[in-house]
Amino acid sequence: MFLSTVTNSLDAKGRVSVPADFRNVVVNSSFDGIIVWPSFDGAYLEGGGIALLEDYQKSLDRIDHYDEGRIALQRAIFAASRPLSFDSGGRVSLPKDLHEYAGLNGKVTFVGLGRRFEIWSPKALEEQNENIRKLARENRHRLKPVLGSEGQ
Amino acid sequence: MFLSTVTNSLDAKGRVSVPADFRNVVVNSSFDGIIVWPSFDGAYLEGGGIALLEDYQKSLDRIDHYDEGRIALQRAIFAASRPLSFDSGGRVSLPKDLHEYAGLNGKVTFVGLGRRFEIWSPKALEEQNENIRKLARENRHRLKPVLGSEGQ
DNA sequence: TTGTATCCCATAAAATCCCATGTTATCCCA
DNA sequence: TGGGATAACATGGGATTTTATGGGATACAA
Repeated sequence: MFLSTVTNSLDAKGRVSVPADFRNVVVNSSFDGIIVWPSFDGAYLEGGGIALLEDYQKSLDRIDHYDEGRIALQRAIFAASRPLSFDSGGRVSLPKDLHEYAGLNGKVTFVGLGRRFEIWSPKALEEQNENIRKLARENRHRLKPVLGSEGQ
Repeated sequence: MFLSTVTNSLDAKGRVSVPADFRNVVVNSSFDGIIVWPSFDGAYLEGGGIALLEDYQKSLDRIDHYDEGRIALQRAIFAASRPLSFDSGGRVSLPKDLHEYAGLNGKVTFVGLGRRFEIWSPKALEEQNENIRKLARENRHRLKPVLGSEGQ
């Protein structure tokens, strides 16, 4: 399971150490590395082990072969994803277009989300987190009925 | 698994380098090359390793021998497909009629889609992709069973 | 022959390997 | 529990290999 949030540095060659805990999640799988693709939800990357993509494959196999939506998903996920293998020190090289997509620059934050993870520019993540807290604050009244029924 | 999207050039002799990652997918199979056929869905080519065609064969074996659909599929895929073997540098020569079918011209884009891949003229692909992200977003709920099991 | 396909070698750029090093985390024993 | 020993980790940089690609030479067929 991918857990915790870690920031590592991106060197001049475009290499970044994948957090050791993350590497241990994908160890023993058929591919010694991670798969990364641009999120279709914002300026950050998503990633996981090869097993995650195989799950997606299985899920897509249930949809009709020439279904328009299936094709779009295949293109958006498989075509956009890059297999990045570890070097002997546990680093991967992030292709330049992915840097740019996520606005990475010197530092890279890995965010563990269980079965997959995200890769953010630390700055962008901070802004994102501010919004999440704000949204959570604005919406906290919606928890009231439940909190109330608990008594105390 | 065929992943990512790569553009290589098509030289005067009609040769194009198959991306190294794609070559690694089909390595160790009985045929040292790829199989390519014109898509019956548009002006692009489809391809895969010999294993893919064997899978199709198995799938067709489940349909009645003289079923009209079976015969059509056999004709469209098996009869139209070309085995293209790698040269010592990992290139294949694309037959001229396939160039023409896909409108290829100087540059060739390989699109990994998991079990198989597609070959596009970069220009045509770009036009195609304009809608893809939007469609993918609209259809992503169809991956939900898998996405859901990932935990957020 | 003439055009076509295949094989072979050359090369520049890019990706990868490998070793070194400082730092941090973990272990272990008093 | 403290603190030194040991191992794991992140990171830098040079050396080496892989890739993509061009072009000549050779084999083959029409």
